[in-house]
Amino acid sequence: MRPEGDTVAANGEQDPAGPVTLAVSTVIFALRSDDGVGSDSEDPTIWLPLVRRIREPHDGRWALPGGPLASHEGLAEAAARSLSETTGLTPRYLEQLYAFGDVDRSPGDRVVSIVYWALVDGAEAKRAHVGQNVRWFPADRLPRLAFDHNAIVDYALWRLRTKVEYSDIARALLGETFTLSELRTVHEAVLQRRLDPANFRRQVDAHGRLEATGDSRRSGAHRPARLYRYAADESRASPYPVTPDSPRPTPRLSTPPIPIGEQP
Amino acid sequence: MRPEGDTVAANGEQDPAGPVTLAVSTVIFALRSDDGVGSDSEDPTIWLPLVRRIREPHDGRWALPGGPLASHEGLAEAAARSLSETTGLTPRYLEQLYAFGDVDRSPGDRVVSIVYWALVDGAEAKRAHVGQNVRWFPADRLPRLAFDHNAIVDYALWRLRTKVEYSDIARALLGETFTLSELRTVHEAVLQRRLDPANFRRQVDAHGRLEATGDSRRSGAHRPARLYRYAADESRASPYPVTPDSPRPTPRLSTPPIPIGEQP
DNA sequence: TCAAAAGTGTTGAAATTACACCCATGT
DNA sequence: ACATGGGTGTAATTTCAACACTTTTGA
Repeated sequence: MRPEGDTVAANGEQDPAGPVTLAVSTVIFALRSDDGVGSDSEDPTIWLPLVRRIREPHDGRWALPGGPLASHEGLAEAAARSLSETTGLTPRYLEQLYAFGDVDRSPGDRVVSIVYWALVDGAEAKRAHVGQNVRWFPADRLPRLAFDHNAIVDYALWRLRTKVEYSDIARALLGETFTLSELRTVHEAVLQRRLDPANFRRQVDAHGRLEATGDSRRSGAHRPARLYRYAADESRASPYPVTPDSPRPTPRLSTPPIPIGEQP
Repeated sequence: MRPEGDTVAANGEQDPAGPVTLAVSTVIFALRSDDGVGSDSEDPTIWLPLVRRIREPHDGRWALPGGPLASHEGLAEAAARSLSETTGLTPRYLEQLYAFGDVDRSPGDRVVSIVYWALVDGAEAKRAHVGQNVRWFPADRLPRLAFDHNAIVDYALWRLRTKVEYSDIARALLGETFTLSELRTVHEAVLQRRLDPANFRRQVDAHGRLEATGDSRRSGAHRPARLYRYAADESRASPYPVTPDSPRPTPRLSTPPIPIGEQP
Protein backbone atom coordinates (compact mmCIF):
# COMPACT_ATOMS: atom_id res chain seq x y z
CA MET A 1 0.00 0.00 0.00
CA ARG A 2 1.86 2.94 -1.25
CA PRO A 3 0.10 5.80 -2.92
CA GLU A 4 2.17 7.77 -5.33
CA GLY A 5 3.99 10.81 -4.14
CA ASP A 6 5.37 8.77 -1.34
CA THR A 7 7.75 7.17 -3.63
CA VAL A 8 11.36 8.15 -3.60
CA ALA A 9 11.32 6.32 -6.82
CA ALA A 10 13.90 6.49 -9.42
CA ASN A 11 16.91 8.27 -8.11
CA GLY A 12 18.93 5.24 -7.29
CA GLU A 13 19.24 5.83 -3.59
CA GLN A 14 17.19 2.82 -2.71
CA ASP A 15 17.13 0.78 -5.85
CA PRO A 16 20.05 -1.63 -5.83
CA ALA A 17 19.81 -2.27 -9.56
CA GLY A 18 20.72 1.32 -10.38
CA PRO A 19 18.95 4.54 -11.11
CA VAL A 20 16.28 5.22 -13.67
CA THR A 21 16.91 8.37 -15.66
CA LEU A 22 14.19 10.47 -17.16
CA ALA A 23 14.49 12.15 -20.55
CA VAL A 24 12.19 14.23 -22.71
CA SER A 25 12.39 13.93 -26.50
CA THR A 26 10.37 15.24 -29.40
CA VAL A 27 9.36 14.09 -32.85
CA ILE A 28 9.14 17.16 -35.05
CA PHE A 29 7.25 17.18 -38.32
CA ALA A 30 7.34 19.68 -41.14
CA LEU A 31 6.34 19.67 -44.78
CA ARG A 32 9.08 19.99 -47.37
CA SER A 33 9.09 19.87 -51.13
CA ASP A 34 11.48 16.95 -51.35
CA ASP A 35 14.73 18.88 -51.10
CA GLY A 36 14.77 19.49 -54.81
CA VAL A 37 17.15 22.42 -55.27
CA GLY A 38 16.18 22.89 -58.85
CA SER A 39 12.79 21.34 -59.23
CA ASP A 40 10.70 23.25 -56.77
CA SER A 41 7.30 22.02 -57.80
CA GLU A 42 7.41 18.64 -56.12
CA ASP A 43 4.56 17.35 -54.03
CA PRO A 44 5.54 18.11 -50.46
CA THR A 45 6.05 15.26 -48.00
CA ILE A 46 6.66 14.91 -44.29
CA TRP A 47 10.17 15.48 -43.03
CA LEU A 48 11.72 15.54 -39.61
CA PRO A 49 14.97 16.81 -38.15
CA LEU A 50 17.28 14.44 -36.33
CA VAL A 51 20.45 14.98 -34.35
CA ARG A 52 23.59 12.90 -34.57
CA ARG A 53 24.71 11.23 -31.39
CA ILE A 54 28.26 12.02 -30.43
CA ARG A 55 28.82 9.38 -27.79
CA GLU A 56 27.94 5.88 -26.78
CA PRO A 57 25.57 4.21 -26.84
CA HIS A 58 24.78 4.40 -30.53
CA ASP A 59 27.55 6.89 -31.22
CA GLY A 60 27.14 8.33 -34.70
CA ARG A 61 23.56 7.27 -35.19
CA TRP A 62 20.75 9.70 -35.76
CA ALA A 63 18.30 10.24 -32.94
CA LEU A 64 15.40 12.36 -31.79
CA PRO A 65 16.29 15.68 -30.21
CA GLY A 66 15.84 15.63 -26.47
CA GLY A 67 17.48 15.97 -23.13
CA PRO A 68 17.05 15.76 -19.40
CA LEU A 69 14.17 17.23 -17.47
CA ALA A 70 15.17 20.15 -15.26
CA SER A 71 13.29 20.11 -12.00
CA HIS A 72 11.96 23.63 -12.41
CA GLU A 73 10.28 23.08 -15.79
CA GLY A 74 7.18 21.28 -16.93
CA LEU A 75 7.31 18.38 -19.36
CA ALA A 76 6.13 20.30 -22.40
CA GLU A 77 8.43 23.13 -21.44
CA ALA A 78 11.37 20.75 -21.37
CA ALA A 79 10.39 19.39 -24.76
CA ALA A 80 10.20 22.86 -26.26
CA ARG A 81 13.48 23.91 -24.68
CA SER A 82 15.55 20.92 -25.75
CA LEU A 83 14.03 21.17 -29.18
CA SER A 84 14.96 24.80 -29.45
CA GLU A 85 18.48 24.22 -28.14
CA THR A 86 19.29 21.44 -30.54
CA THR A 87 17.48 22.47 -33.70
CA GLY A 88 16.57 26.12 -33.16
CA LEU A 89 12.94 25.34 -33.90
CA THR A 90 9.85 26.68 -32.17
CA PRO A 91 6.80 24.51 -32.76
CA ARG A 92 3.30 25.74 -33.56
CA TYR A 93 1.85 22.59 -32.07
CA LEU A 94 3.15 20.42 -29.27
CA GLU A 95 1.50 17.43 -27.68
CA GLN A 96 2.59 14.58 -25.51
CA LEU A 97 2.92 11.33 -27.43
CA TYR A 98 3.78 8.55 -25.02
CA ALA A 99 6.16 7.51 -22.28
CA PHE A 100 8.58 4.83 -23.43
CA GLY A 101 10.13 2.79 -20.68
CA ASP A 102 11.06 -0.69 -21.80
CA VAL A 103 13.78 -2.05 -19.60
CA ASP A 104 16.22 -2.72 -22.41
CA ARG A 105 15.61 0.25 -24.64
CA SER A 106 18.94 1.83 -23.80
CA PRO A 107 21.95 -0.45 -23.53
CA GLY A 108 23.70 -0.16 -20.18
CA ASP A 109 21.36 2.12 -18.32
CA ARG A 110 17.65 2.47 -17.72
CA VAL A 111 16.05 5.44 -19.43
CA VAL A 112 12.39 6.41 -19.45
CA SER A 113 11.65 8.87 -22.23
CA ILE A 114 8.58 11.02 -22.24
CA VAL A 115 8.16 11.81 -25.90
CA TYR A 116 6.33 14.77 -27.41
CA TRP A 117 5.45 15.41 -31.02
CA ALA A 118 5.49 18.78 -32.67
CA LEU A 119 4.51 20.52 -35.87
CA VAL A 120 6.35 23.46 -37.40
CA ASP A 121 5.40 25.50 -40.42
CA GLY A 122 7.43 25.82 -43.58
CA ALA A 123 8.98 29.17 -42.73
CA GLU A 124 10.10 27.92 -39.33
CA ALA A 125 11.49 24.75 -40.85
CA LYS A 126 13.82 26.78 -43.06
CA ARG A 127 15.15 28.46 -39.92
CA ALA A 128 16.42 25.18 -38.47
CA HIS A 129 20.07 24.89 -37.49
CA VAL A 130 21.01 22.29 -40.00
CA GLY A 131 24.66 21.33 -40.00
CA GLN A 132 27.04 18.52 -39.26
CA ASN A 133 24.90 17.17 -36.45
CA VAL A 134 21.39 18.21 -37.40
CA ARG A 135 19.76 17.12 -40.60
CA TRP A 136 16.30 16.69 -42.12
CA PHE A 137 15.05 13.28 -43.21
CA PRO A 138 11.92 12.19 -45.06
CA ALA A 139 9.64 10.51 -42.55
CA ASP A 140 9.44 7.38 -44.58
CA ARG A 141 12.91 6.23 -45.68
CA LEU A 142 14.63 6.86 -42.35
CA PRO A 143 17.94 5.21 -41.62
CA ARG A 144 18.28 2.95 -38.60
CA LEU A 145 18.04 5.30 -35.65
CA ALA A 146 19.44 5.11 -32.16
CA PHE A 147 17.53 3.28 -29.42
CA ASP A 148 13.88 2.55 -30.21
CA HIS A 149 13.50 5.81 -32.08
CA ASN A 150 12.35 4.24 -35.32
CA ALA A 151 9.36 2.77 -33.54
CA ILE A 152 8.70 6.06 -31.82
CA VAL A 153 8.65 7.94 -35.10
CA ASP A 154 6.31 5.34 -36.58
CA TYR A 155 3.96 5.82 -33.71
CA ALA A 156 4.11 9.60 -33.97
CA LEU A 157 3.36 9.32 -37.67
CA TRP A 158 0.37 7.15 -36.91
CA ARG A 159 -0.90 9.74 -34.45
CA LEU A 160 -0.38 12.54 -36.95
CA ARG A 161 -2.23 10.62 -39.64
CA THR A 162 -5.18 9.65 -37.53
CA LYS A 163 -5.48 13.02 -35.86
CA VAL A 164 -5.34 15.08 -39.02
CA GLU A 165 -8.66 13.56 -40.03
CA TYR A 166 -10.71 14.82 -37.12
CA SER A 167 -8.88 17.89 -35.85
CA ASP A 168 -7.45 21.06 -37.30
CA ILE A 169 -3.80 20.34 -36.52
CA ALA A 170 -2.92 20.47 -40.20
CA ARG A 171 -2.96 24.23 -39.99
CA ALA A 172 0.11 24.13 -37.75
CA LEU A 173 2.09 23.01 -40.79
CA LEU A 174 1.10 26.18 -42.64
CA GLY A 175 1.30 29.87 -41.88
CA GLU A 176 -1.39 32.01 -40.33
CA THR A 177 -3.35 32.30 -43.57
CA PHE A 178 -3.60 29.80 -46.37
CA THR A 179 -5.64 28.79 -49.35
CA LEU A 180 -7.87 25.76 -49.28
CA SER A 181 -5.72 23.92 -51.74
CA GLU A 182 -2.68 24.55 -49.59
CA LEU A 183 -4.53 23.07 -46.67
CA ARG A 184 -5.66 20.20 -48.81
CA THR A 185 -2.12 19.58 -49.96
CA VAL A 186 -1.06 19.24 -46.34
CA HIS A 187 -3.75 16.66 -45.74
CA GLU A 188 -2.76 14.82 -48.88
CA ALA A 189 0.87 14.76 -47.85
CA VAL A 190 0.03 13.42 -44.43
CA LEU A 191 -2.51 10.85 -45.59
CA GLN A 192 -0.58 9.95 -48.71
CA ARG A 193 -3.64 9.98 -50.94
CA ARG A 194 -5.52 12.43 -53.13
CA LEU A 195 -8.56 14.18 -51.73
CA ASP A 196 -11.48 15.51 -53.71
CA PRO A 197 -11.15 19.32 -53.69
CA ALA A 198 -14.91 19.87 -53.64
CA ASN A 199 -15.61 17.50 -50.77
CA PHE A 200 -12.56 18.66 -48.86
CA ARG A 201 -13.78 22.22 -48.98
CA ARG A 202 -17.16 21.23 -47.62
CA GLN A 203 -15.71 19.13 -44.85
CA VAL A 204 -13.42 21.76 -43.45
CA ASP A 205 -15.89 24.57 -43.45
CA ALA A 206 -18.66 22.31 -42.18
CA HIS A 207 -16.57 22.18 -39.00
CA GLY A 208 -16.90 25.96 -38.87
CA ARG A 209 -13.83 27.72 -37.52
CA LEU A 210 -12.70 28.80 -40.97
CA GLU A 211 -13.02 32.41 -42.03
CA ALA A 212 -12.07 34.14 -45.26
CA THR A 213 -9.59 37.00 -44.92
CA GLY A 214 -10.97 38.75 -47.98
CA ASP A 215 -7.61 38.58 -49.73
CA SER A 216 -6.67 36.07 -52.33
CA ARG A 217 -3.49 34.58 -53.63
CA ARG A 218 -2.57 34.23 -57.27
CA SER A 219 -0.16 31.44 -58.08
CA GLY A 220 -0.41 30.31 -61.69
CA ALA A 221 -2.33 30.44 -64.89
CA HIS A 222 -5.66 30.13 -63.22
CA ARG A 223 -8.20 31.77 -60.97
CA PRO A 224 -6.77 33.14 -57.70
CA ALA A 225 -7.61 31.31 -54.48
CA ARG A 226 -9.19 32.97 -51.47
CA LEU A 227 -7.16 33.14 -48.29
CA TYR A 228 -8.53 31.79 -45.04
CA ARG A 229 -7.58 31.76 -41.41
CA TYR A 230 -8.89 29.84 -38.44
CA ALA A 231 -11.21 31.78 -36.18
CA ALA A 232 -10.20 32.07 -32.54
CA ASP A 233 -11.39 28.98 -30.78
CA GLU A 234 -14.26 29.60 -28.41
CA SER A 235 -15.08 26.01 -27.62
CA ARG A 236 -12.07 25.36 -25.45
CA ALA A 237 -14.06 25.37 -22.23
CA SER A 238 -12.82 21.88 -21.51
CA PRO A 239 -13.91 20.09 -18.34
CA TYR A 240 -10.39 18.76 -18.09
CA PRO A 241 -7.96 20.90 -16.16
CA VAL A 242 -5.07 18.87 -17.43
CA THR A 243 -3.51 19.36 -20.77
CA PRO A 244 -3.53 15.99 -22.48
CA ASP A 245 -5.37 15.26 -25.65
CA SER A 246 -6.72 12.23 -27.36
CA PRO A 247 -9.14 10.23 -29.48
CA ARG A 248 -11.97 11.05 -31.75
CA PRO A 249 -13.18 10.22 -35.22
CA THR A 250 -12.68 7.81 -37.95
CA PRO A 251 -9.42 7.27 -39.76
CA ARG A 252 -9.29 5.31 -42.94
CA LEU A 253 -6.11 3.61 -41.80
CA SER A 254 -5.47 0.01 -41.00
CA THR A 255 -4.75 -1.10 -37.47
CA PRO A 256 -4.07 1.13 -34.51
CA PRO A 257 -1.16 0.18 -32.31
CA ILE A 258 -1.93 -2.65 -29.96
CA PRO A 259 -2.76 -2.01 -26.34
CA ILE A 260 -1.32 -4.23 -23.69
CA GLY A 261 -4.31 -6.51 -23.79
CA GLU A 262 -4.03 -8.87 -20.86
CA GLN A 263 -2.21 -8.49 -17.61
CA PRO A 264 1.55 -8.68 -17.76
CA MET B 1 22.83 19.39 -28.82
CA ARG B 2 22.09 16.51 -26.56
CA PRO B 3 20.22 13.54 -27.85
CA GLU B 4 18.35 11.58 -25.25
CA GLY B 5 20.02 8.69 -23.58
CA ASP B 6 22.93 10.95 -22.90
CA THR B 7 21.07 12.62 -20.18
CA VAL B 8 21.98 11.98 -16.62
CA ALA B 9 18.66 13.57 -16.06
CA ALA B 10 16.61 13.46 -13.05
CA ASN B 11 18.57 11.93 -10.25
CA GLY B 12 19.55 15.12 -8.56
CA GLU B 13 23.27 14.76 -8.97
CA GLN B 14 23.53 17.70 -11.26
CA ASP B 15 20.33 19.57 -10.78
CA PRO B 16 20.73 22.10 -8.00
CA ALA B 17 16.99 22.46 -7.51
CA GLY B 18 16.64 18.87 -6.38
CA PRO B 19 15.76 15.50 -7.82
CA VAL B 20 12.79 14.52 -9.91
CA THR B 21 11.13 11.33 -8.80
CA LEU B 22 9.24 9.01 -11.08
CA ALA B 23 6.08 7.20 -10.04
CA VAL B 24 3.61 4.92 -11.78
CA SER B 25 -0.08 5.06 -10.85
CA THR B 26 -3.24 3.51 -12.20
CA VAL B 27 -6.87 4.46 -12.55
CA ILE B 28 -8.92 1.28 -12.23
CA PHE B 29 -12.49 1.04 -13.41
CA ALA B 30 -15.12 -1.57 -12.70
CA LEU B 31 -18.87 -1.78 -12.98
CA ARG B 32 -20.84 -2.11 -9.77
CA SER B 33 -24.53 -2.14 -9.06
CA ASP B 34 -24.43 0.86 -6.75
CA ASP B 35 -23.42 -0.92 -3.57
CA GLY B 36 -27.02 -1.69 -2.72
CA VAL B 37 -26.86 -4.52 -0.20
CA GLY B 38 -30.53 -5.24 -0.42
CA SER B 39 -31.68 -3.86 -3.73
CA ASP B 40 -29.58 -5.73 -6.22
CA SER B 41 -31.32 -4.68 -9.40
CA GLU B 42 -29.82 -1.21 -9.74
CA ASP B 43 -28.39 0.03 -12.99
CA PRO B 44 -24.65 -0.52 -12.73
CA THR B 45 -22.30 2.45 -12.78
CA ILE B 46 -18.57 3.00 -12.94
CA TRP B 47 -16.63 2.68 -9.71
CA LEU B 48 -12.97 2.82 -8.87
CA PRO B 49 -10.83 1.78 -5.92
CA LEU B 50 -8.72 4.36 -4.10
CA VAL B 51 -6.15 4.06 -1.36
CA ARG B 52 -5.88 6.30 1.66
CA ARG B 53 -2.63 8.17 2.12
CA ILE B 54 -0.94 7.59 5.42
CA ARG B 55 1.63 10.37 5.35
CA GLU B 56 2.24 13.87 4.14
CA PRO B 57 1.65 15.42 1.76
CA HIS B 58 -2.12 15.02 1.70
CA ASP B 59 -2.13 12.66 4.67
CA GLY B 60 -5.54 11.06 5.02
CA ARG B 61 -6.77 11.89 1.55
CA TRP B 62 -7.73 9.29 -1.01
CA ALA B 63 -5.41 8.75 -3.94
CA LEU B 64 -4.75 6.53 -6.92
CA PRO B 65 -2.85 3.32 -6.23
CA GLY B 66 0.72 3.52 -7.41
CA GLY B 67 4.32 3.44 -6.44
CA PRO B 68 7.89 3.79 -7.59
CA LEU B 69 9.30 2.26 -10.73
CA ALA B 70 11.79 -0.50 -10.07
CA SER B 71 14.64 -0.41 -12.54
CA HIS B 72 14.15 -4.00 -13.63
CA GLU B 73 10.50 -3.70 -14.62
CA GLY B 74 8.66 -2.13 -17.51
CA LEU B 75 6.18 0.67 -17.03
CA ALA B 76 3.06 -1.45 -17.53
CA GLU B 77 4.61 -4.10 -15.34
CA ALA B 78 5.11 -1.59 -12.57
CA ALA B 79 1.53 -0.43 -12.93
CA ALA B 80 0.21 -3.97 -12.67
CA ARG B 81 2.42 -4.77 -9.73
CA SER B 82 1.64 -1.74 -7.61
CA LEU B 83 -2.02 -2.21 -8.42
CA SER B 84 -1.91 -5.80 -7.30
CA GLU B 85 0.03 -4.99 -4.15
CA THR B 86 -2.31 -2.27 -2.99
CA THR B 87 -5.70 -3.53 -4.10
CA GLY B 88 -5.16 -7.18 -4.96
CA LEU B 89 -6.63 -6.63 -8.39
CA THR B 90 -5.47 -8.07 -11.71
CA PRO B 91 -6.75 -6.08 -14.68
CA ARG B 92 -8.15 -7.53 -17.89
CA TYR B 93 -7.11 -4.39 -19.74
CA LEU B 94 -4.23 -2.03 -19.08
CA GLU B 95 -3.16 0.96 -21.14
CA GLN B 96 -0.98 3.96 -20.60
CA LEU B 97 -2.96 7.12 -20.05
CA TYR B 98 -0.58 10.06 -19.78
CA ALA B 99 2.52 11.33 -18.03
CA PHE B 100 1.72 14.06 -15.55
CA GLY B 101 4.60 16.33 -14.66
CA ASP B 102 3.49 19.80 -13.68
CA VAL B 103 6.12 21.38 -11.50
CA ASP B 104 3.80 22.05 -8.59
CA ARG B 105 1.64 18.96 -8.61
CA SER B 106 3.20 17.58 -5.46
CA PRO B 107 3.94 20.04 -2.64
CA GLY B 108 7.57 19.98 -1.58
CA ASP B 109 9.07 17.67 -4.16
CA ARG B 110 8.95 17.15 -7.90
CA VAL B 111 7.12 14.04 -9.00
CA VAL B 112 6.44 12.88 -12.53
CA SER B 113 3.71 10.26 -12.62
CA ILE B 114 3.20 7.95 -15.54
CA VAL B 115 -0.43 6.99 -15.19
CA TYR B 116 -2.11 3.87 -16.56
CA TRP B 117 -5.78 3.03 -16.68
CA ALA B 118 -7.21 -0.41 -16.20
CA LEU B 119 -10.45 -2.34 -16.46
CA VAL B 120 -11.43 -5.25 -14.25
CA ASP B 121 -14.48 -7.48 -14.53
CA GLY B 122 -17.16 -7.79 -11.90
CA ALA B 123 -15.86 -11.03 -10.40
CA GLU B 124 -12.38 -9.59 -10.03
CA ALA B 125 -13.75 -6.41 -8.48
CA LYS B 126 -15.37 -8.40 -5.69
CA ARG B 127 -11.96 -9.89 -4.94
CA ALA B 128 -10.45 -6.49 -4.11
CA HIS B 129 -8.80 -5.99 -0.72
CA VAL B 130 -11.20 -3.41 0.60
CA GLY B 131 -10.53 -2.27 4.13
CA GLN B 132 -9.49 0.68 6.19
CA ASN B 133 -7.23 2.03 3.50
CA VAL B 134 -8.78 0.76 0.28
CA ARG B 135 -12.31 1.62 -0.73
CA TRP B 136 -14.47 1.81 -3.84
CA PHE B 137 -15.97 5.10 -4.97
CA PRO B 138 -18.44 5.95 -7.73
CA ALA B 139 -16.51 7.62 -10.53
CA ASP B 140 -18.72 10.64 -10.46
CA ARG B 141 -19.15 11.92 -6.88
CA LEU B 142 -15.53 11.53 -5.84
CA PRO B 143 -14.25 13.38 -2.79
CA ARG B 144 -11.34 15.79 -3.14
CA LEU B 145 -8.38 13.55 -3.86
CA ALA B 146 -4.68 13.96 -3.17
CA PHE B 147 -2.48 15.82 -5.65
CA ASP B 148 -4.02 16.34 -9.11
CA HIS B 149 -5.74 12.99 -8.99
CA ASN B 150 -9.23 14.36 -9.53
CA ALA B 151 -8.15 15.74 -12.87
CA ILE B 152 -6.41 12.50 -13.73
CA VAL B 153 -9.54 10.48 -13.05
CA ASP B 154 -11.58 12.88 -15.16
CA TYR B 155 -9.20 12.42 -18.01
CA ALA B 156 -9.23 8.64 -17.65
CA LEU B 157 -13.02 8.72 -17.66
CA TRP B 158 -12.98 10.76 -20.81
CA ARG B 159 -10.67 8.21 -22.45
CA LEU B 160 -12.87 5.34 -21.36
CA ARG B 161 -15.97 7.05 -22.70
CA THR B 162 -14.52 7.97 -26.06
CA LYS B 163 -12.76 4.67 -26.54
CA VAL B 164 -15.72 2.46 -25.71
CA GLU B 165 -17.43 3.78 -28.83
CA TYR B 166 -14.90 2.55 -31.35
CA SER B 167 -13.15 -0.37 -29.69
CA ASP B 168 -14.14 -3.51 -27.89
CA ILE B 169 -12.70 -2.61 -24.50
CA ALA B 170 -16.14 -2.85 -22.92
CA ARG B 171 -15.74 -6.59 -22.85
CA ALA B 172 -12.96 -6.25 -20.29
CA LEU B 173 -15.62 -5.17 -17.80
CA LEU B 174 -17.47 -8.46 -18.32
CA GLY B 175 -16.51 -12.10 -18.12
CA GLU B 176 -15.43 -14.32 -20.98
CA THR B 177 -18.97 -14.83 -22.30
CA PHE B 178 -21.88 -12.45 -22.10
CA THR B 179 -25.24 -11.65 -23.58
CA LEU B 180 -25.72 -8.72 -25.88
CA SER B 181 -27.83 -6.89 -23.37
CA GLU B 182 -25.10 -7.30 -20.75
CA LEU B 183 -22.65 -5.78 -23.19
CA ARG B 184 -25.10 -3.04 -23.98
CA THR B 185 -25.59 -2.33 -20.30
CA VAL B 186 -21.85 -1.79 -19.97
CA HIS B 187 -21.91 0.69 -22.82
CA GLU B 188 -24.89 2.45 -21.30
CA ALA B 189 -23.20 2.72 -17.93
CA VAL B 190 -20.06 4.15 -19.48
CA LEU B 191 -21.81 6.55 -21.82
CA GLN B 192 -24.55 7.40 -19.36
CA ARG B 193 -27.31 7.15 -21.91
CA ARG B 194 -29.70 4.54 -23.27
CA LEU B 195 -28.82 2.73 -26.46
CA ASP B 196 -31.22 1.20 -28.94
CA PRO B 197 -30.97 -2.59 -28.53
CA ALA B 198 -31.62 -3.25 -32.21
CA ASN B 199 -29.04 -0.81 -33.48
CA PHE B 200 -26.54 -1.80 -30.81
CA ARG B 201 -26.75 -5.41 -31.89
CA ARG B 202 -26.09 -4.50 -35.48
CA GLN B 203 -23.20 -2.24 -34.65
CA VAL B 204 -21.27 -4.73 -32.57
CA ASP B 205 -21.59 -7.65 -34.93
CA ALA B 206 -20.97 -5.44 -37.93
CA HIS B 207 -17.48 -5.10 -36.47
CA GLY B 208 -17.21 -8.88 -36.70
CA ARG B 209 -15.25 -10.43 -33.86
CA LEU B 210 -18.35 -11.62 -32.09
CA GLU B 211 -19.27 -15.32 -32.08
CA ALA B 212 -22.19 -17.12 -30.47
CA THR B 213 -21.28 -19.85 -28.03
CA GLY B 214 -24.49 -21.76 -28.72
CA ASP B 215 -25.56 -21.52 -25.11
CA SER B 216 -28.04 -19.06 -23.79
CA ARG B 217 -28.79 -17.49 -20.47
CA ARG B 218 -32.23 -17.22 -18.90
CA SER B 219 -32.65 -14.36 -16.49
CA GLY B 220 -36.28 -13.38 -16.06
CA ALA B 221 -39.77 -13.72 -17.32
CA HIS B 222 -38.78 -13.42 -20.93
CA ARG B 223 -37.00 -15.08 -23.79
CA PRO B 224 -33.46 -16.31 -22.98
CA ALA B 225 -30.52 -14.43 -24.48
CA ARG B 226 -27.80 -16.05 -26.53
CA LEU B 227 -24.30 -16.02 -25.13
CA TYR B 228 -21.40 -14.60 -27.11
CA ARG B 229 -17.67 -14.36 -26.85
CA TYR B 230 -15.10 -12.41 -28.80
CA ALA B 231 -13.22 -14.35 -31.41
CA ALA B 232 -9.45 -14.43 -31.10
CA ASP B 233 -8.12 -11.31 -32.71
CA GLU B 234 -6.36 -11.96 -35.99
CA SER B 235 -5.94 -8.36 -37.04
CA ARG B 236 -3.31 -7.47 -34.50
CA ALA B 237 -0.54 -7.42 -37.10
CA SER B 238 0.22 -3.85 -36.14
CA PRO B 239 3.02 -2.03 -37.89
CA TYR B 240 3.92 -0.57 -34.52
CA PRO B 241 6.33 -2.58 -32.45
CA VAL B 242 5.58 -0.43 -29.45
CA THR B 243 2.62 -0.91 -27.25
CA PRO B 244 0.81 2.41 -27.11
CA ASP B 245 -2.67 2.96 -28.32
CA SER B 246 -4.73 5.89 -29.46
CA PRO B 247 -7.44 7.71 -31.39
CA ARG B 248 -10.26 6.77 -33.65
CA PRO B 249 -13.95 7.39 -34.09
CA THR B 250 -16.64 9.71 -33.14
CA PRO B 251 -17.79 10.24 -29.60
CA ARG B 252 -21.03 11.96 -28.87
CA LEU B 253 -19.32 13.85 -26.05
CA SER B 254 -18.61 17.51 -25.70
CA THR B 255 -15.06 18.79 -25.82
CA PRO B 256 -11.92 16.72 -25.71
CA PRO B 257 -9.17 17.84 -23.37
CA ILE B 258 -7.15 20.69 -24.71
CA PRO B 259 -3.79 20.10 -26.30
CA ILE B 260 -0.94 22.38 -25.48
CA GLY B 261 -1.76 24.59 -28.42
CA GLU B 262 1.05 27.03 -28.84
CA GLN B 263 4.61 26.86 -27.70
CA PRO B 264 5.20 27.23 -23.96
C1' DT C 1 -52.70 -14.91 -21.12
C1' DC C 2 -49.86 -11.23 -20.02
C1' DA C 3 -45.60 -8.67 -19.20
C1' DA C 4 -40.97 -8.17 -20.51
C1' DA C 5 -36.88 -8.64 -22.80
C1' DA C 6 -34.79 -11.04 -27.13
C1' DG C 7 -34.38 -10.54 -31.67
C1' DT C 8 -35.73 -9.03 -36.81
C1' DG C 9 -37.37 -5.73 -40.31
C1' DT C 10 -38.34 -1.28 -42.35
C1' DT C 11 -38.15 3.42 -43.21
C1' DG C 12 -36.54 8.26 -43.48
C1' DA C 13 -32.73 11.38 -42.47
C1' DA C 14 -28.02 12.48 -42.69
C1' DA C 15 -23.45 11.98 -44.09
C1' DT C 16 -20.19 10.50 -47.73
C1' DT C 17 -18.68 10.01 -52.38
C1' DA C 18 -18.08 10.71 -57.16
C1' DC C 19 -18.21 13.66 -60.74
C1' DA C 20 -20.24 17.23 -63.97
C1' DC C 21 -19.88 21.89 -64.69
C1' DC C 22 -18.92 27.02 -64.60
C1' DC C 23 -15.36 30.81 -63.17
C1' DA C 24 -11.18 33.57 -63.41
C1' DT C 25 -6.67 33.94 -64.49
C1' DG C 26 -1.76 33.73 -67.15
C1' DT C 27 0.19 32.48 -71.22
C1' DA D 1 -8.33 30.84 -77.09
C1' DC D 2 -7.16 27.52 -74.01
C1' DA D 3 -5.15 25.10 -70.24
C1' DT D 4 -5.32 25.07 -65.28
C1' DG D 5 -6.75 25.04 -60.86
C1' DG D 6 -10.68 27.59 -58.00
C1' DG D 7 -15.16 27.00 -56.74
C1' DT D 8 -20.36 25.29 -56.97
C1' DG D 9 -24.11 21.87 -57.81
C1' DT D 10 -26.11 17.42 -57.65
C1' DA D 11 -27.29 12.65 -57.71
C1' DA D 12 -26.10 7.92 -56.07
C1' DT D 13 -24.53 5.45 -52.20
C1' DT D 14 -23.76 4.33 -47.60
C1' DT D 15 -24.39 4.96 -42.83
C1' DC D 16 -27.24 6.00 -38.95
C1' DA D 17 -31.37 6.50 -35.93
C1' DA D 18 -36.04 5.58 -34.74
C1' DC D 19 -39.42 2.47 -34.09
C1' DA D 20 -42.91 -1.22 -35.44
C1' DC D 21 -43.26 -5.90 -35.02
C1' DT D 22 -42.59 -10.98 -33.95
C1' DT D 23 -40.57 -14.53 -30.60
C1' DT D 24 -39.92 -16.85 -26.27
C1' DT D 25 -39.90 -17.27 -21.74
C1' DG D 26 -41.74 -16.94 -16.32
C1' DA D 27 -45.32 -15.90 -13.68
